Amino acid sequence: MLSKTAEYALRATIYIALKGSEDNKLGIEEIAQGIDSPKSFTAKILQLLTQNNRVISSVRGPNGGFFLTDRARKLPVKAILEAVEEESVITKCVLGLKECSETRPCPMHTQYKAIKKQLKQMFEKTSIQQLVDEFNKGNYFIDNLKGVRKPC
Amino acid sequence: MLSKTAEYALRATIYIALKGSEDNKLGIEEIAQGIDSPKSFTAKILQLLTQNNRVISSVRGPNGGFFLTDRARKLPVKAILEAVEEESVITKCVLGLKECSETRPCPMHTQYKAIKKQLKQMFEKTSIQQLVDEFNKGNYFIDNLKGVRKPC
DNA sequence: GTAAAAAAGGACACAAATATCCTTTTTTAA
DNA sequence: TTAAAAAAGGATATTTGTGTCCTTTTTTAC
Ligand code: FES
Ligand code: FES
Repeated sequence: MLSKTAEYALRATIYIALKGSEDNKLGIEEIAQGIDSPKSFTAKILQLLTQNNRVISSVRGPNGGFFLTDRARKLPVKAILEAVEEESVITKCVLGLKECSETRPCPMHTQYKAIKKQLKQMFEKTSIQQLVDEFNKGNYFIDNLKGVRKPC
Repeated sequence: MLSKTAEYALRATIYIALKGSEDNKLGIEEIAQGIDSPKSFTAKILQLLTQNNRVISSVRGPNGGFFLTDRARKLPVKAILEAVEEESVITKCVLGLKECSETRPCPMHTQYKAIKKQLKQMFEKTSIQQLVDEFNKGNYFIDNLKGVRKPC
């Protein structure tokens, strides 16, 4: 569905929104650990998310790090996908035709259209803050279980 | 959403089901042209689809080619995804956690679960024949428009 | 049985995605 | 004003996905 880049972007942003604030900025080390992602690769992705006044804010130097402004918390999840250029998932033809088109549809178009619409809505109508709220209800996770997992 | 491999697999299978039959087998040349895909790469993908008595049947030699049995036409679209090992799209966590789990859900799980269920149903409940029927209603396509396209 | 047609298979080439490492710049605190 | 901390940036490595090409095997028609 999504690339690793997009997945890390989503998890990292949620993590920063969850644990960080303007006066408790988070370092890349902590973020990568918190979401089980490769540190340097995640750093690159955070660069995309901070560029052009986008989703994440950052400050260099001691006590620096990443955080989200209140404005950013209200952004839709889609803004994260846009920052890493991964919006195609909500626009592409499921069979890979050059364009998904109402006038030149593939045989799965009618069925897939409805699903795509919901996907689109999920990413557009859900704000980052809503995910934080959902997480804070308890028993939600954005990292992988550490250690050995019992086979079910 | 899907890999090129899966997209070509779906389009090729639909094309073969549409245009071919046991006594009108299709060659790789025609198939690749019919769905706008790279010929040799598509050939490799068709190998996956013919192995282990799966979705597509093939015969070598003169008058050989690819076709679908009546049995195969009744298979769900999901069988194509299985053949190219691309089922993960209907099982993965949208945030890329190792597993999508009801007991260890990510903050998007509740919303995404409903969408994933529909995706799953689409692939499981739709047969290859149904796509052929849909196509035969007219004004459906599995190839890309040739030549210059007027900008809208 | 020989030649041609067609898929199957193997090896390789290229590109994109993922990941790591090292240097540079900015900022703060002492 | 200097040292340390932290992100930004650049270069490169690794892996995976995509794509091509050539040889081999199977099958058919003559
Ligand atoms: S044309 Fe294929 S999904 Fe719309
Ligand atoms: S746990 Fe993330 S989608 Fe189910």
